[in-house]
Amino acid sequence: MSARVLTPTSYLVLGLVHTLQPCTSYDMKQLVNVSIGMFWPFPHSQLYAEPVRLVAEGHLTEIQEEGGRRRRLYRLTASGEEALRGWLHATGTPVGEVRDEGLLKLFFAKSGDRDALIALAADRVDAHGQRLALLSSLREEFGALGSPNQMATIELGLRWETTAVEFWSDIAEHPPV
Amino acid sequence: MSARVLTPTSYLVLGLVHTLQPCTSYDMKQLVNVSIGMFWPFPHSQLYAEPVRLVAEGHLTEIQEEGGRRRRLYRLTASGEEALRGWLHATGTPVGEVRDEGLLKLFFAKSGDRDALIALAADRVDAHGQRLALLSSLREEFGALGSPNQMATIELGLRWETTAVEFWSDIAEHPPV
DNA sequence: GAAGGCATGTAATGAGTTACATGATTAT
DNA sequence: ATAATCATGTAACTCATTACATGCCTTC
Repeated sequence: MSARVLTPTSYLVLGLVHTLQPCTSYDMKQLVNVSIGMFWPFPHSQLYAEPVRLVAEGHLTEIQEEGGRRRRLYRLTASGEEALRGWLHATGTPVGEVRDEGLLKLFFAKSGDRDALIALAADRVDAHGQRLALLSSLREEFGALGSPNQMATIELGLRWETTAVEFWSDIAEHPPV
Repeated sequence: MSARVLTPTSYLVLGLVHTLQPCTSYDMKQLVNVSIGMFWPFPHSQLYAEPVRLVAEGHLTEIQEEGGRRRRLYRLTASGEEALRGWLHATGTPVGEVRDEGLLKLFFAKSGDRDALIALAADRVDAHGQRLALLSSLREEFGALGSPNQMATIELGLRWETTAVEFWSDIAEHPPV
């Protein structure tokens, strides 16, 4: 038997289907791209591959349209709902990972190369500033739609980007070394 | 020919070897675990696998000890130094990814289930609070060692965790919905 | 009815993850 | 000397990533 351990991608898909059902992989992609995918990118190929596994495991049902694009419409099964609910209620969720190349570069920035460090900081302020603007406009544009919790997700992103901009500005102004 | 595109893991190893050389994979692991690995975990198996590739590509040299543990000692080649330098100076570094299951859970928290949301927020405050404490003690313990830039890395982590604690505390106190 | 982009997928590859395994050192 | 833990790796497997491919649908 040896059931697979569900991955974050699994729960993403379960949650998306719960929200959107009945829905296609493309529907999921649309929602992801303007929300959680801003912070945690899930390539669309995963949103096609993962449901196949979840159907095999009995967490989703799939109905393929007869004509036209023959799209696959997914729905949650009772088992899928239970898996989602169990995950949502579980405590002890690990702290998230921050995979930031800028952080890596900072870590290895040569001590003493002040100019390189300042250039790096300027680059980061720029990048995080752009992201901040993007999130703000997202909030304006979709503020009405989207559940309060989904908006809260964007809010955390805004705070994170704000923190990053402040941090890198500090570095630019008072470079260590 | 078709040279592989170096990954973040590649640059991590190049940077670590630059800092520590001559060094073993275990040396790299030690440093990673108390620094960058706090935010961006790199399993030790990668720190053994990646240098093998980098040696094959001419970015590192490997010398294996004769006796004892027959450890492999790595050093940067000129090519490796250049790759590292090029990466450090490149602009347009993408914004980092935040892979946070707590964020996913928030996104899918059922609208209306106030209790579940509060429980989630409490769990997150706890987890991020612990991480915050860990980073603080790290700063105390290794504050003297470590380059200023490496300490700055920890500093960004502290700010990020502080932001997270504030955010989730707000959620707990004023849950949306 | 032609063009372009939207929508829906598949394939190949390499990397990441987890688990396992074992030899060397250190402590008692 | 023995146990315990540190140190060093390997193996199997899955997943993520990138690129490609193509059909549908709209619009003009």
